[in-house]
Order: sequence, then structure tokens, then C-alpha cells
Amino acid sequence: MSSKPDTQRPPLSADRIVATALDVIDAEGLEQLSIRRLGDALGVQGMAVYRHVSGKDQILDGVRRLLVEEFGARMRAAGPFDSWREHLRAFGTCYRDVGRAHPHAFGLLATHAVTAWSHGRATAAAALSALLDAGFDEDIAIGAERTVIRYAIGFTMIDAANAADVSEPPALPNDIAQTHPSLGRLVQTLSPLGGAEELFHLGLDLILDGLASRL
Amino acid sequence: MSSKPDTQRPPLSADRIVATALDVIDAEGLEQLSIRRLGDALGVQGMAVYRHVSGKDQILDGVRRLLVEEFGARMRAAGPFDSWREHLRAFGTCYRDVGRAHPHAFGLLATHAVTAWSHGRATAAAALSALLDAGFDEDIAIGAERTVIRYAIGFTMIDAANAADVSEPPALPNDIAQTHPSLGRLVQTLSPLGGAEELFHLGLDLILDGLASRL
DNA sequence: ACCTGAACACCGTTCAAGT
DNA sequence: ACCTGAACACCGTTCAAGT
Repeated sequence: MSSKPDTQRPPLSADRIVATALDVIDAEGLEQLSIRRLGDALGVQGMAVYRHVSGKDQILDGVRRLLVEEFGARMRAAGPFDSWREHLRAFGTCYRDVGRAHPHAFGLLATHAVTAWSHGRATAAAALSALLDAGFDEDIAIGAERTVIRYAIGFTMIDAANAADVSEPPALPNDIAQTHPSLGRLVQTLSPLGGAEELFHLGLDLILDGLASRL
Repeated sequence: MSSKPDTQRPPLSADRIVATALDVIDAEGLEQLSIRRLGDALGVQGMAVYRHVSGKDQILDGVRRLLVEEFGARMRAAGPFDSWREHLRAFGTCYRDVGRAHPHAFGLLATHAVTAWSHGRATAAAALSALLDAGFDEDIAIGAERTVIRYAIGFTMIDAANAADVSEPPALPNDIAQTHPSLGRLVQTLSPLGGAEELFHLGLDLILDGLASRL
């Protein structure tokens, strides 16, 4: 798929290792990223990366940094914002967009969220600032931001997992299907990802509506 | 830590293998669960499990079933509910409680969510039924349930990851700290889990408030 | 100074051999 | 019928050896 005509490959570096790691994860999945596979993609012997990074954990942390930086760039591109609502809506949407661009890597942001956000505190602080300027109490503002990002993480991860999960269409629950006959097709649509994009924004608006009522 | 005085160990079975797998994950973490380690916990040679299950994937799917069944049991214990709000609030709370009881296993429900929920469709359908009886449109009801569960998944996974993540307290972003001096301590509280329980319910109430405004 | 090859202690999984 | 031991093809990581 990707032929590399680089006869003179650039020298190994931590940044190039991390960037290539994200490429491999995007193309082949998180489980497929091994040090030896990464070496192949770098045109090198695999064990050579240990000269530049301390180990696989550090590489994965670099990938988290890349994702959070991409989120910050998307926020800057979407702004500036006229209202707290617009700002927070973009916050959720941009985070989801990162997940949609890197579905296989996105789970890395759910685990080790603390270290991930240490790379994006400026972006997080800007959103908080918008909420405070609008007059929200501090605890409501913090809760709002956490709510939006956790909703975005939950929604996007499940979508990504569903997209990768080509397993059987789940069976109907006979007892419920009989006592509540109209539910059959509703439950049917619960798991598959019909109109995931609209549902994401519907839920996000629910949260923002609730927030507005606290102002 | 756990001494097993069972001189006459029960015969191997798929159910016992899955239940023991969850025990090992709870006690030692998901990454620590290997077939050989599982064999130790079962008092058997590890490779013996292949006589009863097809492989590790099937074991992990059995663990998902266990978790979703526990969620259903918690919902039954919390019910019956007087209102859709009470029902949906319990839905989020019980799901979070499962995550708090099994923080190391909870991530299994985020990946492969479709197969996981195929084991808990009755519980999901009951909540939908409550929303429909209250007069919600079908698409709003479905969106509401997805929103609540994805919020609960996002919140609980990040909490579980934060609890396990004993890495450095994240550094301050100098530029923002200077232009918005009052944000320092706010951003500080963003990542650590101060009052996670109150914040979870705050966000959940935000969602339910937004939902109520759509009724 | 930077990369390689072989090695170590692990994985999941298979399968002939034991009882 | 059920479990074991050895083996295979993989991991992450270390380190002496090459250039």
C-alpha cells in the first residue's frame, strides 16, 4: 500500500519513531504495533529504537501527545468562538473528530488520561475560561468540561469499537420482545451505528441544554 | 493473598474458567491475565483450558457477559422506578457501579460494545420502554440512552485509568497561567479525581435536565 | 556513535503423549 | 476423557559485537 522510495532515509529520532508508530497504528491497529513491526516501518532493525526511546510505553505516550496536539490544532482552526456554547460544542466535536481520524489509537486517550491532558492543558484552560467568562460557577464549569469530554470519549470509543467489530448481529431477547412488541426494532437500532453523527450531536446538545439551565 | 484449601478442586468448565478470569483481572489487572497465569489460578496446566474454550477471545467475551449480567442485577435491585428520570439515572449509576467494582475489566465493555450488549438487551429495552411510556419520541429516547451509557463509560474509564495512573502530577501551562491567572488551580483540579462521585452525578443531572426539556 | 544478532523470559496456541 | 510437556511463532528488552 505505502511504498517508500526514500533511498536516503532520515536519521532515527524520538519524533520520527513516535510519528511512525501512529502511522502503523492507524494503518494496522494498536495490537499490531510491535517493536519489530515498527522497525520495519522505519527501515531499521527494531531494537535500534531503544537507542532513542526508553521503551514502548514512552512511544505510546508520544502518540498520546500527538493526538492531543491534533485536538488543539482542530480547536484553533474552529475558533474563535462567539459563545460558551459554541466553544464547548466545538470542544466535544473536535475531540470526536480526532477519534474518527485515529480510531485505532483513540483508546490510548481513555487510559492514562492524566498524562495525555498534561499535553493539552492550554486548550482545556481556554474552554474553562470561556465558561467562567459566561458566568458559570467554577464547579459547574469544571463539571461541564469533564462531562463533555467524557461523553465524547465514551461515544467515540464505542463507535470505533463497533466499526471494527464485525461480529454477529446481536440476537433478540425473546421475553422482552413478546411483552413489549414495539421495542424489537428500537433495540435493534441500539447497537448498530445508524446515524451515529446525528446521535452524537443530539446527546451533546442535551448536555449543553442542561448546562444552559444552570446559568 | 488468596490461599485455596480446595484439595478436591471442581472440574474445569467454561463457566469456572470465565469466573476465574474475572477474579484474576480484578486482582492483578487485564494485562496480567495470561493463559498460563489463568491455569495457575485454576490449579491446572493452562493449556488445559483449550479443552473447554476456543481461546482467549472467548474467555474475554465471557467476562463481558458477566459484567453485563451484574449490571442487570444491579438494575433489578435498584428498581422498580417511579419515573423515567429515576430509571435513567439508575441506568447510569449502576453502569458506573459495575466499573467501580471491576475497574480493570471495565475497558472490555468499551471495546466490543455490541457483543457486550447482546447479553443485556432486556435491561436496555426496559429503560427504553420507560422513556417511551413517558412520551419521548423514539429517536430522542434512543439518543438519551446512548448518551447516558456513553457518558458513564467515558467517565468511569477515565476514573479507573486515573486511579491506576500514578504518574507525575501534570505540569502547569505557563503561557495560559499568566494570561488567565485565576485558572491555575482550576486546571489543577481537572485531571485529579477530587470528588469524582459528585462530578459524575452533576454531569448525569445535566444530561437528564437537557432530556427533560425535550419532553 | 549508531545499528545488528543473538539471547532471555515471556506470550497464545497446537498437538502428540501420557493416564 | 481429560490433562501434560514440548514445541512453534511470536512478544519486549538487553547487550556484546560489529562498523
